[in-house]
Amino acid sequence: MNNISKIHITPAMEDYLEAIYNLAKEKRIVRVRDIAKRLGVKMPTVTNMLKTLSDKGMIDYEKYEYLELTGKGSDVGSEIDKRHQILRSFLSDILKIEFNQADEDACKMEHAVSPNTLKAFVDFMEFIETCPRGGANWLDYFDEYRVHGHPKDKCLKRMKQFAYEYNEKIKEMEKIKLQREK
Amino acid sequence: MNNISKIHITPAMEDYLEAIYNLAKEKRIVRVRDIAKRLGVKMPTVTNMLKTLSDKGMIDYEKYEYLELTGKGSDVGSEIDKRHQILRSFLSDILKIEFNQADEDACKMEHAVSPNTLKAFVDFMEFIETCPRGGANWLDYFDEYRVHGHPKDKCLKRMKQFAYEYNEKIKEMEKIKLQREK
DNA sequence: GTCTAAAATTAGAATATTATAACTTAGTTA
DNA sequence: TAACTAAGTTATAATATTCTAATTTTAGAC
Repeated sequence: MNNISKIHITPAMEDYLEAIYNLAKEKRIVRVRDIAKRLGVKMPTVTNMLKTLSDKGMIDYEKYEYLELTGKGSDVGSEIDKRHQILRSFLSDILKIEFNQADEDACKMEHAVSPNTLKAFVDFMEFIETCPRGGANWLDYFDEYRVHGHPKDKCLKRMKQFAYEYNEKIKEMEKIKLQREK
Repeated sequence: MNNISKIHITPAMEDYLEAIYNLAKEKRIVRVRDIAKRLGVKMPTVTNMLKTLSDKGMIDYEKYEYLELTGKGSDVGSEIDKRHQILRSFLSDILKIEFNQADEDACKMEHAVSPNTLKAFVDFMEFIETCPRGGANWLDYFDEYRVHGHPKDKCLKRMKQFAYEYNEKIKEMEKIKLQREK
């Protein structure tokens, strides 16, 4: 049980910690059976990994007894779960990938993305949502674009509609600004 | 050399095929030394993998001789390279991740993303570029957003500027439409 | 043409993840 | 409480990827 074995967490270990983290939220107790089912592996594989995770101080675990995440293990589990949710949200809400596919891809991507990049995903989603030129309605057109491109007439009609709304928004903001300045 | 060994390509194998594919474009011959250097592994590891890839019909390779990708191997190599470039472009051009970090993350993500999702990345980048409400100038503001949010005064000023340009664009499109209808 | 250094390979081993088969423990039911 | 079943574990093995050390081959220098 040297230093390296303590700190080096592989993608597989991350998957187990994420699964345990989520199962612990869902059920009173976390069972080997449930972990195996969730990750699509056999029970002995789980027992094996529990030994490894225990050695690394990620879980408290005595054989045949219930298992629990340690502080460290819980930190890793929740971090991976956070990544998973962010990436799935991006794929699902922005790229409009079907939910199950988005979930599956997010599950693999969560091990590939650096903290910096993850932050950028979050910021970008916020930016789209909050930018006056973006917004949910803008994103709706992405779906259509994938099928029809920018259909000339429809696009022009919508541009006019947006131009109107946008000008109203500007007027409102100016009014507020003037009131602030008084 | 059964059927399974022929069709099952792991992420590591994909990395080797991508590296070989790119080295073949860059140099007259592809050497074990260069593959090792590019992937950050030792030469015996490469020799090992070459054996595997040869068994799977991905490369033509006789020991101590020059190696070449087969048709199949070249297909996989170029597909992975394409994924790499698309993902790096998204991270770099859209999310504004620093190039080296973007490249590193793309290298891991390229094995995680389904063909469907990859296509959605491409479409989304096109959509942003070509949508009248999007465009390069819009994306520029993402950088600023990450530091300052939407700075009220600057944002209003830019909204006015954009509203003007947008209206001009609409006028132009209408003119073209009328001419078409004549 | 011989020699030497670089390149490549082989042999053998370590780590990580998974599986099957056989065994043990725990909990439930009759 | 005896016995059955489900859950969990151990032992053992396979696959994949990597390494170091030792050996072989190739190719260029002299």
